[in-house]
Amino acid sequence: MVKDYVAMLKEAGYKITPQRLAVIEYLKKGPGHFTANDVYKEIKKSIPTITLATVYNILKAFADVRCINSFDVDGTTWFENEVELHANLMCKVCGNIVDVKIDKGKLLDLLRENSDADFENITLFVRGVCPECKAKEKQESVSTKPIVH
Amino acid sequence: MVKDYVAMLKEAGYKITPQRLAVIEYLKKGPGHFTANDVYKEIKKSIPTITLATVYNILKAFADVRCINSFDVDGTTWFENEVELHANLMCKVCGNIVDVKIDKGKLLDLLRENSDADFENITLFVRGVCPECKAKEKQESVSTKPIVH
DNA sequence: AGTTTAATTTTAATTATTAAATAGATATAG
DNA sequence: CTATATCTATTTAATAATTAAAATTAAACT
Repeated sequence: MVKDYVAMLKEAGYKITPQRLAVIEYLKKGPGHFTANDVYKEIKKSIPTITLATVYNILKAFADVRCINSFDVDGTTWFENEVELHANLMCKVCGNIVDVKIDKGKLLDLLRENSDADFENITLFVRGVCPECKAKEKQESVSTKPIVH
Repeated sequence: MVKDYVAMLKEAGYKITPQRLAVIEYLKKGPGHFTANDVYKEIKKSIPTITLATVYNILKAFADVRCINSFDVDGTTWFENEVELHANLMCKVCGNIVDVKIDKGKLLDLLRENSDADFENITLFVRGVCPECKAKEKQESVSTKPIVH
């Protein structure tokens, strides 16, 4: 499933400007999670006159169209290509954010067990240790500890 | 279960200052969800010399001790008395944040279905319509619509 | 009690973000 | 076609949230 950013934006009445195209190119590279500043630093290479505020505006527009998703951690807004419900795990070892799939229906059932509110947009954020770092830690403890027979 | 804020802070080596006591008094009133600024505005009444930065410091200390919990929405940090896992629902009608209980074990199971990461701290944030506003909306539509026999 | 040390609070600065102003593009009337 | 008006996008400039450094206060030891 390849997203057609241009079509989605046009559909919603947004114009395709060089700045927006540059952001689209950035998105097409498939970065998992990124901040406005990440995008800004990269795009400045091709459009040196662009400002951070423009990047914010563009990312907000993209999020409104649901091309991308956003969530807040420790005072900064993160954006992501994945717009379907999932958990974002921030690894306290490597600092990266990785996606964790979750069954949307089952999660909604869990919420509905205790409340009859309308649940429209769910953000699930987790701090912990990603599978890669967990594996490495295990590896370390094995090679460091003396083997007792 | 009444939390003993003083004991928890002392336990962790924090001193009980007038400023911290004032925050504890604020917490004891049982506000569900609040920002640093909410606390600041209230505490200034009893301690006019206090600054917002002090409130931030104190709330951070409290969160470290797990007296309170914090989460970020739209660029501002929210704090809450409830530290056990639950969902926070921000109602798009009334703007309030309400707690929604959720089964921790089942939620962890859902996550573990798809990843063997370590899940240490889960933040579940939902946008939608709270039960109260949902009920009112229903009421409105009933009284507005002409009744057809 | 005086001095050192540590912790807390506040002043001042930084970072992230948004509002207002400017520039640009597109549509409409002459 | 050209000029004007309108609407959108971008940038400049300001604001809000937060944190780092400095100053103050309190505690511990001699």
